[in-house]
Amino acid sequence: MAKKRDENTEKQILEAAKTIFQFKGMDGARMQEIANLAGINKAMLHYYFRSKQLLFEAVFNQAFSTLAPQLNMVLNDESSIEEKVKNFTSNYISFIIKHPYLPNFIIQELNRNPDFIKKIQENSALLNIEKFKKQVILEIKQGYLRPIKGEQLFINILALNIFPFVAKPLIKAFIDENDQGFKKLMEQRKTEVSDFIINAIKK
Amino acid sequence: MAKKRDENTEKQILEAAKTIFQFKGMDGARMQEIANLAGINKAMLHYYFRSKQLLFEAVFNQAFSTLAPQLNMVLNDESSIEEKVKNFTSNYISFIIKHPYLPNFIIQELNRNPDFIKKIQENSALLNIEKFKKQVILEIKQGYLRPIKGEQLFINILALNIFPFVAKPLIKAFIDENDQGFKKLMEQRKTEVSDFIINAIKK
DNA sequence: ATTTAGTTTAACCATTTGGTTAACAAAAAT
DNA sequence: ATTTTTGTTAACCAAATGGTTAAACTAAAT
Repeated sequence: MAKKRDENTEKQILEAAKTIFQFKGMDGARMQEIANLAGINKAMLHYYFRSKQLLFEAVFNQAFSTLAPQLNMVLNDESSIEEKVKNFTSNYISFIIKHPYLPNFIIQELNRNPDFIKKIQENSALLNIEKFKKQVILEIKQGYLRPIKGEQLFINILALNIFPFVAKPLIKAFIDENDQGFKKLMEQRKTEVSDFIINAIKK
Repeated sequence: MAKKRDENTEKQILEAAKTIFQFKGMDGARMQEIANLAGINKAMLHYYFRSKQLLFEAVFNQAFSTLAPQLNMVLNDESSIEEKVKNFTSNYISFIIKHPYLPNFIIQELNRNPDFIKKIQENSALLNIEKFKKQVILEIKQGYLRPIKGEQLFINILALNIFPFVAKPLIKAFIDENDQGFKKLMEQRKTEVSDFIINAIKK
């Protein structure tokens, strides 16, 4: 054999590709730029990942499998709706502050190529809100919650948590804050958002 | 003079460019594709708009000036917060159903190039929420509303209204609806979202 | 020591892409 | 009628880009 297949190189490529793809998207990213950032020859990218498309998919799948479990937390968990809202909001915002690029990248690329979602749904059989919907119906019947459709509540939870990070430049323009001010606002949202949701739905 | 500067051609170019840019973004769009869709020669694009960048900016500015007044409605209007929420939600969702591409396009391109916002802020001096913030403070003092920061309320209103359209493919994957089902959900949100917000903030 | 097989690089290639040019067509000004 | 200006096109161009190739390199197996 030869120089044991250097896993380090592959990781460096993935890391560089992640950075470039997340900032520039599939169309805006350049293979040369990724190679430069990884500190290697451009041919290596093809040696390890065959094509730009395959390299991109590797990055995208990795990004999605980082995000998906966060979202599924709300759906398949035994706690009450109120607890779910509180935990999810706090956890998710902390998570995004660590990975501020993620939601935007995923949403952007899903819009560019909606077929991606099919491949994903085949791999991970877990994007399903049936359980959550049943739980909402039950808690309404029990008199804990105001009437609301599970889908709508789920959309609202995602919206309130994810949107500010996706629309960051737009919001910064309105709010007229620098990065520090924006970050503070987001920190505040860890409790702010869950209170908002609880007030909206609790009887 | 010559064949009267055919305003029709310019409009056809802008129309085609709008379509292509909105679906593929600045990086994914091809001048040839725009020319084909407009039914003209590629050189014409440069004759009318000089460069891809300038053509893109024309499209982007037009898109932004379509969206901005919708957003400013919440900020500079004499009605109460509750009325604003109701009007804005209903109007805005109707608006987006007519222009489903808009918010995503704008958010995507603002993320790609945050400097755009500067040019915009110079042109239209209206992205300012000071008035809205004061109104929120007043209505809280008057006992109409639960305590909440104006910025956070504004973000929440935007999030609940805009996010579903931006994250459409993601949401469709979770909700497991076809386009019809998605549209129905959005129609429902015209009243659903404002009730949700009112419940959350009203004392 | 030599073979073997995976790793890495520089140079190269075909295609795509934004943009230009020069010639032509048509309408307005003279 | 003819000149002039504007609109339009086909052909062209240089640069960028994703991808390939063939040779060099490295380390383990023989």
